[in-house]
Parts: sequence; structure tokens; C-alpha cells
Amino acid sequence: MVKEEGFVKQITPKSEDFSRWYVELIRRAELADYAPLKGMMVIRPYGYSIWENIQRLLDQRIKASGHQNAYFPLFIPESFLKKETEHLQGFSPEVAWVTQGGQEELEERLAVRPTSEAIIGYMYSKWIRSWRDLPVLINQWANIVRWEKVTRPFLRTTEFLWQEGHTAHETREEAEEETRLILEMYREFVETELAIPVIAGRKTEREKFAGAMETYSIEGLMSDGRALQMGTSHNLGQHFSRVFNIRFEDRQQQLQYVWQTSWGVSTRLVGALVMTHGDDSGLKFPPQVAPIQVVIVPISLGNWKEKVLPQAQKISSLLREQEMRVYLDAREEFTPGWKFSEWEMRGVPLRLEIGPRDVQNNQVVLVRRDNREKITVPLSEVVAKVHQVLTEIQKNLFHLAGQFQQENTCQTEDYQEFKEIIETKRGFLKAYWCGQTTCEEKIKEETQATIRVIPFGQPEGVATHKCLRCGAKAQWLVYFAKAY
RNA sequence: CGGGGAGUAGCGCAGCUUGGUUAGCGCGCCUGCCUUGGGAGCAGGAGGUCAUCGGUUCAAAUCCGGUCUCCCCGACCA
Repeated sequence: MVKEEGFVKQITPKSEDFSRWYVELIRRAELADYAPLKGMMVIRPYGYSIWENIQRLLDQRIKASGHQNAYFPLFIPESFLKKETEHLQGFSPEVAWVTQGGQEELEERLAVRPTSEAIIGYMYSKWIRSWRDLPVLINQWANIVRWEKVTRPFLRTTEFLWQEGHTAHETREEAEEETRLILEMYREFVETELAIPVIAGRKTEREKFAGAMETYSIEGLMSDGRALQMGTSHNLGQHFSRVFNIRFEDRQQQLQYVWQTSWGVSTRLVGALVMTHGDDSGLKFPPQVAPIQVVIVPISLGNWKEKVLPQAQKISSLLREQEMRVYLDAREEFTPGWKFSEWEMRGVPLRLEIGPRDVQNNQVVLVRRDNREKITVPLSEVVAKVHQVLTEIQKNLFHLAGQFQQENTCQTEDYQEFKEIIETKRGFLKAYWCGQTTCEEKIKEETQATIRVIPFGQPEGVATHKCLRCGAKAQWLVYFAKAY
């Protein structure tokens, strides 16, 4: 174990200033850089690679559950957006408009999609005629524009990348089932691949998606004690089908409006990875989504190019044959020590060192990013061992994040104590709530904490408790937190 | 969108109060030698429309105004 200090220079320690640490790290690790436009960023190759891994792993799940990918237009005519007033009102402050094409003023303004319910709803009304056409299970990978006032790299940018699923069903029950199934898919995905434990549940009326009947979400707890919404799944009911006239003839030959859902996760997940796992030395990526899973650093001593490098290259190909993402850092202009620090900062889960001594002894040295443990491994066992250690790191990161979440989740029935905890420790706060929006809003005003989620699996006897703020009969046990 | 802070070499900063030769420093970068198992050393070198536009002045990084961008704290959101 080596002291953290001195490993990474020029990055503000996480404990000292979390926000600075976050933005400095993202730029130094080359995940992203600011574009010369307000609130816009460039996702650089190293950062985009994470998104590609997220896409690949999530896309597999989306397709395995019967959905297909498609692509809808970037622009939405204003009249389409206006049809659903609740939806429009929810988004209007953050819609970007196109008013001119070439030299000509457009007759109708075009919205740059803030989400695609409207245009997809319109298309569905053309495609759906009979119950035999249902369900429609479509997903699109796309970019979205929301004119946000306050932006932060990955967490909230004016343009971002996401996946949005839009489905249409015969019955309310089927739509509800889809909504819940997708939320569960998100939970499993985020916990398995990103190693981030989340709380799944239902959103309150106030936090619901504009135009939705129900919104479900998964919420993670970042290591500064603030909550981050990491994925949402909406049961849209018949709101949009009534507005866009998406009707079908049911099994009893009756005309019905379809029941719809929509759901998405975004490039925000990359920010969640940074904030959940990173430390003072830099990033710490779970192997499943790490751009580079193993970095091989040959120790450049003496005639290392003849003795050490070939061995390193051989190991590199062996690991690549196993579909591992490997980078052999044979650059001569940097010393091994420099490379160690650099790759730690950039979050590579496992480093493989090989020097003259190791070649002599037919071995390599593995060093874990998560706990800095050094493991000497005989050459013959390298592939198996690397595989095993990567699996352990993935598990360990999830375990550590889970521990953090537990340690930072409190429950209280005392409003004064609630305020203190939110003020000092932050984290998740479980508390009873009467179900009234007015109470929810007052708590937000007074403490800045919002109800992140009404978790599934409510405990017995909630009604015997009192609302945290008003003292009325409790309806739910909910998770409060300061949120991003 | 309100309140506060900032923009000088790739990065981190000094210089600005009190305008005046050639705008500095550390790291990084380039060349060479030498090194390399936790961010090596020496020597030489390159790199700047001082965010941007305008104003004041004989003279502006420095003074005044507009704009853009970033950071922090609030109201809104993936």
C-alpha cells in the first residue's frame, strides 16, 4: 500500500472540493472537454468508449426482451408538441427551436427534440390498426437537446445522448408490466455492469415525467452524499394515444386507445461512474465498462526491448484472444512509475507489470486499482488469473458502493434530526410521508431535500406512523435526498 | 434566470491596485545525453492576437463598457 498523496498531481482532492475534483478529473482523464458553446461538451474517445460499452451491454438486454431499434427525426413540428399541453408545459422552458431553413423563415417552428413522445406518437397512430399490431416495442439511440440553465459535464448538458424506448400495448396492465420490467432491467444493468447499487421505486406526483401516469426510477447515491436519478420508466397511460389518436380495434371489435410506456437512460451514467467509484487518485472503472480493462506496463530496464517487450506482446495477444480490452503501454518517453500513476488516474481496473526479473522467473505482477493489491502470477496462469481478478474487482466495487450507500442511509421520524442529517451528512434519508404534495414542497423549501423515490416493498404498518413534517397519518415510507 | 468568483503558453498560476523597454514562473512539450520496478537528472530550445469586441490614452494584460465561456450558491431539470 502506497500513500495516496503524490500519485496524481493537479487534481483537487475529492475530499477537499468534490465539484472541482469531478470536473478536473473528467478533463485530465480525457473523458470529455468543454465545447465553445454554453453547456455543451465533447465526449472524447476515452469517455465515448465507456458509452459504447454501456450501449452494447444495454442494447443486448433491450433486444433480448423483444424490443427493436429504430430512428425518428431530430425535429418535431411545434403543432405536434402543442397537442399534449401537460407534456409541452413540462418541457417548454427547455426546448430549442429552429425558425429558419437556409434563407427562408419557416412557416412552422421546429422543436429540437427534448424527448420523442410526440413524433413517435404521431407515427404510431399511422402504424397501429388492430390488436394484432400490438405490442409495439421500439427503442431508439439518439441525441436530445434540453436548454438547461445550469450544466455539468455528463450530469446535465444541453445536448446529451440517450436511449429512449417507446412501447404501445393493448391493456393498462400490459403497459404497467412493461414499465416495471424495464425498470428492473435498468436496475439489473446498472448494478451488474456499472457496479452501482440503486434504489428502485415510484416517483411522486411532483417528480413525475410531464404527461405520465406513473414514473418509476432508479436512484443512486453519489459519494458526496447526493442522489442521482439514473434511469426512468414511465407508464404513459392513454395520455398520448388520446392526443395523437392511436387507436386499435380490440379482440371484441371495439376501438380502443393504446396504452403506452417510455423509458430511458443517458450519458449521465458516465458521470455516475465517475462520482460513485472515483477517489483522490482518480477514476476507478468497473471492468465491465472500462475502456481499458488491463494495461500492460513493461519495465524498461537495460535491453528490455529484446527481453521484456516480446513477452509483454505475447501476453497482450493472449488476453485479447479472450476478448479482454488490453493496452500495452510501450511508450519510451514515459517511465514506468509515470505510467502507473497515469493509468490509475484514468481508472484502468488492472495493471500488469512485467520486467526483466519477471521474465527471468516466468511471472508477471498484477496490481489492482481498487485496493492496490499486488499479486505475483506464474506466466502459465496469467489469463485465468486476470480473468478472475477482474471479476473480483467488479464485485468489490459494487460491494464498496453498497457499503457506502448503507452507511449513508438513515431513517428518522424527527424533522429536526432530519434537517441536521441533510445539512451535515447528506445521503439517503428514509422517512414517513403523508402523501401530500404541499408537505413534500415545504420539506424541499426548508431542507432542499426532495423525495427521490417511493420504494417498492413498503414495510408493514406504515399507517401507524406519522408524516415527518405535518404529523398526519403516514401513507408511505420514502427516500429523501439532496439530488443532482 | 438571480447572487458571487474567474478567463494571461497545453495545464496550474504571478503581473493589473499606481498604464510605460523584450509579459514572467512551475509543470508539460521539442532536441541531445543519461536514466527507467511508484510521476528521474543535466544541457539547450520552441511555444502568447493577455477570452472577445469596442472605448479612453502619445501608450492598455493593466482603466471603462458590451459580449462569450467556466466555476460556486440558489429557482428549473436525465
